[in-house]
Amino acid sequence: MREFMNITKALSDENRVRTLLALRKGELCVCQITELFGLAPSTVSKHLSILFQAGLVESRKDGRWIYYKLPGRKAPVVVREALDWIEKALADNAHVLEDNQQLKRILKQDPADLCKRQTQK
Amino acid sequence: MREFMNITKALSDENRVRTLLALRKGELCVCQITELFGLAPSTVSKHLSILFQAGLVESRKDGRWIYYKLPGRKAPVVVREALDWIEKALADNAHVLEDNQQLKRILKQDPADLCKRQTQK
DNA sequence: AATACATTTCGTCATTTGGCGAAACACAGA
DNA sequence: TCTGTGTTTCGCCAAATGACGAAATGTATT
Repeated sequence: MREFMNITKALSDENRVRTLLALRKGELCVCQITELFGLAPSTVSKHLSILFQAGLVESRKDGRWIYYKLPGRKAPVVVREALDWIEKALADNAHVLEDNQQLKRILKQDPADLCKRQTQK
Repeated sequence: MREFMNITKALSDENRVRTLLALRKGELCVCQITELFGLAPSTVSKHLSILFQAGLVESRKDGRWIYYKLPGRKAPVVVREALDWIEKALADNAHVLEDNQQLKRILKQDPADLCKRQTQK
């Protein structure tokens, strides 16, 4: 029950749901997600930690960079079904499509530049 | 998106999820759910209102009594899939099975008696 | 070693949430 | 129409949540 509630609580914030949808296209580092939402890096980090605790994302460390992605086939059924549910419900949502467009622009940029601009703020 | 977030926020509270699972057996009035959880009637009413706003329950008025039930076939796909997801994730959960047992005992009692005892407290 | 830098942790704050009881509401029966 | 009763609404409080910036962490790079 606690595991399930961890998932539903993780899904109860719009920015976290948008994060999961953004990750459909492939893994992202923290500063890319930060750029997408215009939030503080610490805020995004916290969101990702909550998603991670719920098992809704996996992470991979590459030097100073930490990449987050959706879990693979080995993820629990309840997690996979949650992600399927979100996908089906929101794949064609206007807000999500906007995020996709914005994400394309972000992926064209050098992540290092994104990070620098974020810490300058 | 707002519709979807209404659903996820509704599902982010354990008592509300337990309510949905309890309603699988059929419709219940407010005082029966109140008895199941040991919460104040006003609290349960608020929970049911949130579930209702999200489209996760329907209600039927019968005199002074208001019965809540899971939505029928005409419910939106996103709602039906949410309910299926919960069912599959928690149908055999220990806590939920306990609720089922407790609910059986409650259903044997006269709802009017439950209500009276609750308002006396 | 020392610096740079991506990310996380910590402390703080404003807002939201879940709980209760009292009062209001709505309906049934006397 | 008055009373009893099931439910909801309202006002309040404590706890949880989401946001930020500052400081800490850990890892290149010089």
